[in-house]
Amino acid sequence: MSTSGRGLHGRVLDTLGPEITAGVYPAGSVLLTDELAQRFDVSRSVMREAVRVLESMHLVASRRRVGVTVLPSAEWNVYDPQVIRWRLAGADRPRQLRSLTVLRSAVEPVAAGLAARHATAEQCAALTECALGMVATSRGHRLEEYLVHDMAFHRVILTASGNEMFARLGDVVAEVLTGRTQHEVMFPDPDPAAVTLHVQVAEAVREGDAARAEALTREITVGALQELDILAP
Amino acid sequence: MSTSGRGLHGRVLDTLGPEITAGVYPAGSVLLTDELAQRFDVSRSVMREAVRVLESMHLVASRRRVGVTVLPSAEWNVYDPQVIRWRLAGADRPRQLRSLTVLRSAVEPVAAGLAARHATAEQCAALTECALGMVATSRGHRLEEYLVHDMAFHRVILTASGNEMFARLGDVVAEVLTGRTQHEVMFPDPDPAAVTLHVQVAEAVREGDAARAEALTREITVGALQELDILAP
DNA sequence: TGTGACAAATAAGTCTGACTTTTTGGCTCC
DNA sequence: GGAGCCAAAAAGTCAGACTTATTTGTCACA
Repeated sequence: MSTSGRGLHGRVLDTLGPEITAGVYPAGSVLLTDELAQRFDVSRSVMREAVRVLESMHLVASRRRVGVTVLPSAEWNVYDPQVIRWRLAGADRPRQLRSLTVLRSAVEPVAAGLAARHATAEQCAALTECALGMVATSRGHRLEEYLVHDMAFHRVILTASGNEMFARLGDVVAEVLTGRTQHEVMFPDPDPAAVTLHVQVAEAVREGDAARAEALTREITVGALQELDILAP
Repeated sequence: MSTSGRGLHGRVLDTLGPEITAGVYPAGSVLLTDELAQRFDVSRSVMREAVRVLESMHLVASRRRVGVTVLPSAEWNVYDPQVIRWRLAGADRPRQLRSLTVLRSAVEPVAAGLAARHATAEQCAALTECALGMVATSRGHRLEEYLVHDMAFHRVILTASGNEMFARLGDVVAEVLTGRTQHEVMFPDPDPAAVTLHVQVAEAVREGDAARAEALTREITVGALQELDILAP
């Protein structure tokens, strides 16, 4: 489950990536390839490969005669799963979770509406199964098992939408849900109303009722926003 | 405006990236670093750097004794601006524009609602300016100028939302709008109703009316979906 | 004094060749 | 026919020399 353990350059990224995203080197800081290679005790070839990856994430820019410059966070590829993981592991994890939850609240209802139109029979079955699993594990301090079904549910919705951009957010949603269960303060048992909503969404998708699926999912995400105290006055 | 002209490895990516995203090498195809280096007439070091970048985009996976394997498109980092550009330049540009337009339709209304709450005075002014610019260029076959204001408008909305994930979609939306003006069939003048909606969104944001800003923006994105014949029966 | 061109320093970029490591596929041997 | 061993293959790593572009500083000239 680690990030990119393969290869020496991966090891370098495992520590340099989190450092940069955590703001250890403020925007504009200049790093030197040779110094970094010394610090991590790797050859320049390996160090250069690592820098190339950071560059493709727009975390740094490499310029001749200057060095490797750290870019302002506004330039970062914040949709890169690796960057997301690095940031979630860092200090501004709460802030990151909020951003991602807002994104969820925008995307998931629309995805559910599309899923109601495009979902295959297998996907409908999987959805119902997930919902039932959530019901079954919603009582008795079985949060870990509940989480598995919850993540699977949302992943199926995003996949069944038929939109590849939505589908790729499955990992992000899973990360958010995991973060909520682990880190955030949560009741020993999930909110019964939320469980019911999931069952109803599965119903609506099965019946092809796009408007209802969208509205119900919007209720779910509103709940998620409220948990993080993100709501309109 | 090119992609990554800097460096030899960038040149390699400029042709290898589009080839992979265009499906020239089907998922599972195996490429050999040495052969690629020969083909592009670069050293192995440079070729390795290029492969590392492709790897970080999850376009390929490099394994010892096997080679560089092309991954199925479901694994690609489709939110990477570079990947988006490559795919938009390729054969399935229409499909890509549809995916992105659907994403827009999900994100922009929510972003507009947030902008109504968080927009600064400067951002409100910029928004009004953009809207006025759109009105001024909405007649007389001035699509190029209109497009500039249109792109700026949506970028301000996304930025003013205060959510970094939304803000980073500014480039994507700009790409979609450009694509619509250039490639797709469009009337010589933009739809007057759409122009009015933009002005009203600017108003709503200025007045802090989140619900109205969201609803109006939803109308705009519904229009965008209809242009591409994406609509519910 | 300011401005231009030129020269030197610097750090990334590139190439080459040798070596290491891991994985796989086949082969032998039981 | 299966377990284990061996060799080939390809990526991975390293070290060193060289190239190129960019910046900075200096010096001469207006």
